[in-house]
Amino acid sequence: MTVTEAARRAQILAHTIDVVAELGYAGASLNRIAAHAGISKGLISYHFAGKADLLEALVHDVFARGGEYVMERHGHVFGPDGTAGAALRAYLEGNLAFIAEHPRDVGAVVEIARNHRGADGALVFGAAWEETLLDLLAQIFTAGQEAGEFRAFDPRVMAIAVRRVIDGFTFQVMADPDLDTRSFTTEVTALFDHATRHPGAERLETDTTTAQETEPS
Amino acid sequence: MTVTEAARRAQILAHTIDVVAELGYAGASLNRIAAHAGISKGLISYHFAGKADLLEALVHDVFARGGEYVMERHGHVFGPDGTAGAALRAYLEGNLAFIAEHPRDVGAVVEIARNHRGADGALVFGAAWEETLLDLLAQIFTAGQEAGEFRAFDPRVMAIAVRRVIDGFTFQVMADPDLDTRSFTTEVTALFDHATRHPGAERLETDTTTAQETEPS
DNA sequence: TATGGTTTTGACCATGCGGTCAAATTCTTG
DNA sequence: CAAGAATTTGACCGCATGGTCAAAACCATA
Repeated sequence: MTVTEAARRAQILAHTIDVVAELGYAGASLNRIAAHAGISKGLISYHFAGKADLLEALVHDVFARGGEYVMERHGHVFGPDGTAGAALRAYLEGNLAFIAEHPRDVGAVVEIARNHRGADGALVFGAAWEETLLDLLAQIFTAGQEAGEFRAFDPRVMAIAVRRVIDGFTFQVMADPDLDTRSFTTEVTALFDHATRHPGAERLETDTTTAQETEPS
Repeated sequence: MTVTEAARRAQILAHTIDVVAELGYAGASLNRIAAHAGISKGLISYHFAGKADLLEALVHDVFARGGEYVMERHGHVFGPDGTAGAALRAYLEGNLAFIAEHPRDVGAVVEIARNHRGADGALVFGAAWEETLLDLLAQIFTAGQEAGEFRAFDPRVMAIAVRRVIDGFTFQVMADPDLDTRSFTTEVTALFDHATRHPGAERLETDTTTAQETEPS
């Protein structure tokens, strides 16, 4: 991989992100990407094996950066020492912060993940991909329940809810760049804090709770 | 509108739902829809002004049926007499039940809403459409807060979370037709019950809306 | 059965798509 | 500078798309 090739690939990926974020998956043709980057269409084929290769490289690139971002910021909380509540909060804050900083990148990834299909017609980033994300969350929830920290609920359903709210945040911040991401993050962490903990249990920060209630089975 | 025309339009809409649900927005070409319905492509153009007209008619049709379904089942809870908690529960149960009964219809609608763009490149069912849905939920939340029934939270963020979880359920039930929809619904209503109420407040114990429901097995 | 409106077909069109490739250009290096 | 490798272009291909239209088929009714 020469330095020229690496730079060109990065440039093409960046412009692909822009075009997908602006025009959606269906609007992101090789012609439009090339025009947006100021290069010829054939050059894309020279650096990528095809459109599928380009889109999948883009998804893996952004996903790797996102995972690295979250782990660098909050990785220490995910060990066996931290509480499940702290891990959940770190997961939410890390994900939402990365989206707030790179809304177009994540927006393009979500757009591709939802639409890109292989030759067999199945979504390339489908059930298996999703399962990887859900499993990590479900582990946090299961740990929190076994530690008596969380109330009884289906970890998988809660994981789905968390993922859908995170995905939804992507479109919120893309549709309204002036969105107060800090406030949104606070609201979402509070939402899932209440949703996961025992009713009446101590809240994480500023909550003044009074009554103690026995947990309904 | 002759009886022939009405029947043909309904038939075309039904087959369009099938094709969109199976092959996604990008895979739903007029040729494929016509082949799936066993008719010629020109016939679609005879009954609909164009592809955009067809897709928008489909969205409006399913949306109307869904709204009617929810209102017939749970409309009585949305008056000024019912509690906000009951209204929220009814909203969730009604939406999830309709999706569970018509997953392909709703799946097609979500697919179209997320991808269909007008000549200007903007999503046809974009911000304004979404706002209509969010406002209804936000009203429930605001009412619940003013009545002292709900804790303090941003009604809009909570509305977004509810909508995203409902949308997510569509894909869950499409991906896995054997999904236990009743269990999923119970989990989701409990999730948002805990998320909205004051910590330590009494939970809803009995189902207020599904007493006369008949469960076919 | 003859008439006239309704419905349906299938061929056809312009357009844009992803992909290919020989030729031209630029870069590296001896 | 010269030669070969790496990079880039732009024309071209086959194909699928959404859309149009004259002709054919169908159907109700006088």
